[in-house]
Amino acid sequence: MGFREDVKKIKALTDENRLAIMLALQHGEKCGCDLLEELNITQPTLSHHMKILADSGLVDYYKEGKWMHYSISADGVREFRDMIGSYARCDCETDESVSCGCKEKK
Amino acid sequence: MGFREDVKKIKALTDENRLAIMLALQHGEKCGCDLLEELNITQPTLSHHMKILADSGLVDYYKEGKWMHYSISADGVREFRDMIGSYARCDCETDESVSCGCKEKK
DNA sequence: TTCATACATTGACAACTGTAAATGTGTGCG
DNA sequence: CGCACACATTTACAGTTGTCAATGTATGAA
Repeated sequence: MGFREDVKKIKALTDENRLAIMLALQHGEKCGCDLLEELNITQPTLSHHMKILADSGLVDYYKEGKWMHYSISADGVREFRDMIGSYARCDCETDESVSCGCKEKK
Repeated sequence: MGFREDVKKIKALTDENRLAIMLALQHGEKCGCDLLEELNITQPTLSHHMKILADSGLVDYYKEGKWMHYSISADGVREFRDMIGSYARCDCETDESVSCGCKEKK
């Protein structure tokens, strides 16, 4: 099963700084130095977090001169939410819920 | 900001066994001993994971005799996905995307 | 070329996480 | 009662993660 890759993607959002970065990017792209000013972390730490977010597919980036420009990936976000939805879901309404057979065991 | 609590909830899904548990519960409730048979982990480890899933709100449970019955929480799932959506989203389509002011810096 | 800026990489360390063995708690049966 | 079962808790440990200091790389300006 491909749980390992999904776990890796979900881990992209399990850090307070990375959540703050996602919010900071929601209204358009920003460069690293801008993010650095908002985030009370050092530059190597930001670089570390941006790599994780980029690897997850949630964040796009391109280099222009000295600057890295980061932005939310609309496709990445869509795939991410679909993936989350495949685990965080239940058939309580659609199917008739099946209860386990503990009581019937002897 | 309440990032810490959100991080804690998202962490509920950052483990391969917990993802497998979520899938195993998608068609109805199961007791611990049923999950234990599907999951190649020891009983203390399962207990550990179920506590994390229950704390996150994604999984409901009740005790009946010796058995614990676990099931997906429809409300928990809805809140979880809304929370994820507040971070994994972008205004690329709705707003006009704003680019950062790096180039204008001297 | 020399220097400053923006960012990446490396190394080290404390904190956290998943795991299982050992043990504890509660339930029901004979 | 005594025993077996289902599950929780404690403890210990290896592996992972977030962090920063130090250092490296690439770009552009003087």
